[in-house]
Amino acid sequence: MDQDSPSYLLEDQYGYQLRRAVQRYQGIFARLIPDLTTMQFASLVRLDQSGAMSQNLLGRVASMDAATVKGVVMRLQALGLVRRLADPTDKRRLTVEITDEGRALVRRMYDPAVQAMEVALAPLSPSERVTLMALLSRLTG
Amino acid sequence: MDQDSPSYLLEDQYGYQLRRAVQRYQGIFARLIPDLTTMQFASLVRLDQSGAMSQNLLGRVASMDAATVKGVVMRLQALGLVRRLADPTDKRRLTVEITDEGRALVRRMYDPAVQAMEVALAPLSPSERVTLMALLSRLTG
DNA sequence: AGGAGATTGTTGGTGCGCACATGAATTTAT
DNA sequence: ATAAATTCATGTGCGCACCAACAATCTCCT
Repeated sequence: MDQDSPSYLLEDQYGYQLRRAVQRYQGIFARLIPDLTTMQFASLVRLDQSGAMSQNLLGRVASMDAATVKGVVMRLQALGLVRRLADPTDKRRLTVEITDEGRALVRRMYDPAVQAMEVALAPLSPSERVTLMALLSRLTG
Repeated sequence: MDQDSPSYLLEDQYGYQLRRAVQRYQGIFARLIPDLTTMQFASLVRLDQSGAMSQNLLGRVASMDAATVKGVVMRLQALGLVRRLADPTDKRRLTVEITDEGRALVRRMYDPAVQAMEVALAPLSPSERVTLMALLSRLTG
């Protein structure tokens, strides 16, 4: 059944290594910031820094599908961290706004979030980290 | 509400870029290999190259949680690509074995899987790709 | 031998993530 | 101004991902 040296090696696959890196990062983030998921945090960051916006736009700026963003926003609303308001100028739109509680929470979490990144990137030297981030940015351009 | 230049930039965050890279890769993979998910493919690769193994071990070598691997294996079984057999020496264990059909399918998909990686890494030069893979490997140890 | 502790697999619950379909509202193009 | 195309939000269905709890089984240690 086995092959002596398979020409296709899972370990050499970009997708496989990417997935493992994400798993590791998410674990670190969850340990440092148990109250929010990475997506909830990213959404709050956008709403804190760019102000209220439509649910759809929030999805785009936080890299979430329209169906996904709905779930994230609903859970954030249940936590009292965002509000959902009707848009008077466009009846299709649903404006999402961060609450004071949400703003206070996300701002307390900026430092831990940076720390999560540092822990995740700890195996790399500073210059390697810069290289990695630059390469990833090129890929997600 | 807005800040002129927030000190915390989502785009500079490792986790955010990683997630975007995974999203992009999964999309490319799904387009090139519509019949299998990345996890189903990874599981079949392991079973093809290392032979039958317990469900639990399969999860470990393919980087899946025990609860996750069950779902993946059940769906592969429903597709007729793997079999689940009782282990005579250990009544807890459930041996997972690839079927002939599964083997034939995964071997047809090695090339498309390599192509998915190449498409995903197309924005980088060959040496940059090597660098990225080396850095990711260091992170996932 | 026998009991503590570990391993294997399962279940239930929560949270992304995407494809597809739908309906309402808005924009555009004729 | 009306029809066509687009946008926004929602719903459903499927698939991963992880946690916590659990029962059955196995190992190891005294």
